[in-house]
Amino acid sequence: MGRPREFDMEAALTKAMRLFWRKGYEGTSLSDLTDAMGITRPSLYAAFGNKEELFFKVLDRYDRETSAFIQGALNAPNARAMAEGLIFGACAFHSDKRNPAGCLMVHGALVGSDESLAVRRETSLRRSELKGRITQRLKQARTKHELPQGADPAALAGFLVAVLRGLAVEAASGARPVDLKRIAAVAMAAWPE
Amino acid sequence: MGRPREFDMEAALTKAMRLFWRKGYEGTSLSDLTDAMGITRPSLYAAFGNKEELFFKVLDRYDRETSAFIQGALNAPNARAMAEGLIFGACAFHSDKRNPAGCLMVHGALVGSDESLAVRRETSLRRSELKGRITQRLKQARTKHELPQGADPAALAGFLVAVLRGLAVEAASGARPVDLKRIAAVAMAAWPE
DNA sequence: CCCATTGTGTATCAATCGGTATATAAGACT
DNA sequence: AGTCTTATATACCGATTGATACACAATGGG
Repeated sequence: MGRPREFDMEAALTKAMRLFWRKGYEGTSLSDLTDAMGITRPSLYAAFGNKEELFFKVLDRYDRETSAFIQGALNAPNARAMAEGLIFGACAFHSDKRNPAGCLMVHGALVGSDESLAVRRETSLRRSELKGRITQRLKQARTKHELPQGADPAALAGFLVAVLRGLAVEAASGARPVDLKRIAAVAMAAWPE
Repeated sequence: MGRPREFDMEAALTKAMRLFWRKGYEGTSLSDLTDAMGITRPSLYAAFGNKEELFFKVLDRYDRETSAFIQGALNAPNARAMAEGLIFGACAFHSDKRNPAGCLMVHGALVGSDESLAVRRETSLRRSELKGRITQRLKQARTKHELPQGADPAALAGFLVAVLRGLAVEAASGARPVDLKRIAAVAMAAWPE
């Protein structure tokens, strides 16, 4: 019951995501958001809570956006294929011209004023969760002898995410697809065996 | 002539640098700055121009801060020593508890509102300048046969700065010194020869 | 039809943003 | 001393920040 919502929440969320992705959490104002989403301020607050809650919903939306290539990489048949899937998948992701430059999870809220602490902690948490999932995958890879006995899953996972962050920063700085692929190719030379 | 300045410009600039370093350009307000620098708003504007000019002067100050280990690395006797100097130098830099977390040149102004475009372009420019210097160093390294003939100086330089950016993001996320060093060690495994 | 419920639009809130006008204070120079 | 120049301090500017009060519109249930 009640008056039906006149806008598409998912479409509005996508608009918000692209804006946060481009300008970051604090660089995006409510006026920016309502303009892009095509709704009024009260509608935004009624539908999404407030700016912070909207950003959290956007993070979920972003996770759905990126889960395809990340989940695909984690399901790769062996450790090297997983590493390649992650790194070259990130290259393709950052080379897709339909996407804003860089990675929302990296520069969406990396630093900022004290008011945005909760937002920074959330993105930081999600970044470390990705590292954790990669670490777990590499641990089981070692038991399956997909990795040399001396290889350190945590160290390799740390390196992988560091390269992903580096690719994201370079992409946000306007790196071309070929630049990203070159970085990826050199990085893969570090992979054991 | 005229009334003498009552504060130490260099000390005030250092305070400003540490604040921008921690909160980023747009995350740092003028009130934050004047509070930390211990001066009033008109004094700040008389001495440094405006927020944007102050940030540019802070970037110069930051370059002086980081030039030690970077210049040292670029002057290393061979290409591998340069790479190690850069990567492990960055680890040490980010592990120094006297420094704010992360890298001002990376997260000081990576994204933001349209008003800060000039600031983002400047940090982006300085980042690419570093890559250029590394590339030049690697080109002369190849002529001196410090690198295999097949090695690509531009690709290696791109990889190096990507790892530096990755280390910066991880450091900004609270990575411990040992985490950074592990990333560095794996990265160096990608180095040719 | 009438009412309860919920979304929308206007107009506005206090707080903060970067930036200054104005007056005064403190030194150097003649 | 008197004057010129520059720094400091107070108080303020218009604009924008995130967030709402209020009135009204649109639906479903009785």
